[in-house]
Amino acid sequence: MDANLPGLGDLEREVMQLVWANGPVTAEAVRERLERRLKESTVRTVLRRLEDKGYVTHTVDGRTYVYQAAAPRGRVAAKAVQRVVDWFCNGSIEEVLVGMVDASMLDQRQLRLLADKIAKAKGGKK
Amino acid sequence: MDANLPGLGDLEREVMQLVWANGPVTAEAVRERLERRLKESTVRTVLRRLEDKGYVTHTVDGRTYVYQAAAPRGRVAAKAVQRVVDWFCNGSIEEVLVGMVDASMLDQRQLRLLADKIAKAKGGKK
DNA sequence: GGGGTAGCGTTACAGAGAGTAACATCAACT
DNA sequence: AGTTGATGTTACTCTCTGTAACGCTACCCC
Repeated sequence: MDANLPGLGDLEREVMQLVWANGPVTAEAVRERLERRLKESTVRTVLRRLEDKGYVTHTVDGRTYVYQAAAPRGRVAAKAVQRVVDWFCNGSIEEVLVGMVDASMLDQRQLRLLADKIAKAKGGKK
Repeated sequence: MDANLPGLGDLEREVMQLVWANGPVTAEAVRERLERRLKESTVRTVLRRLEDKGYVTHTVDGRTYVYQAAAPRGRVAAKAVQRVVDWFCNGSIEEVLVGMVDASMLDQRQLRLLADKIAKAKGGKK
């Protein structure tokens, strides 16, 4: 677990990054952008597994599968964080946030700015 | 300073919860508190593996091992979050926090309160 | 002081998940 | 019809995790 989130391995994560970074992609496109040189079937297997896990969806273009993320990156990350929170702190997000501040991962200025930004976005949108 | 801690399995997490919840504990104590009835050797194996992973440390009392958490829960959770952030968002904590707000995991009121609390704690302390 | 007892160390084994890929297929273009 | 590009199927290997049996040793009790 921790290592890994909702069950994503290293390669799977790398692929997800590519999918998020480069809109809809084909297996071949992903393969080309990966540092490690893998066989195409390998990449396809990974994409299929990612689809099974609900991280991506595919549409068919001609006879080519085009994959795209099922959810935006931030959302997935948030979900992963939720998992962490549940695992470790019985759902107390505050405890985690405090831990983050404690570990200098973020400071109160950042929090406040964020709160403002969010408040503004919400107000402006609705 | 604990670096990158490996992930934890379900049982391992349960055990960690017990360690965090009940100060220093022996394998036997952990065993008793676990819902699933396990053999003592099983519990000891898990504790040993947790120690290998850096989550707990042990001291010897007579010939009994007494385990205790190597780091507080919030800290470990924060670290796990850091991992998530690195994995998914190239270290952009804000993106994750936005995702959390987006997913209704927390709202701007909570953030603001937290920021205040932290500011206060810091101001009062130093 | 010999045997039960409580702890620990060692070793094992099965099942799941993840990385990696070959091989079989099938539709289409030339 | 053959070649080509894509997909589906199947598989093998490693590592991690849950779960535990054994075996060894220090002690306490009779």
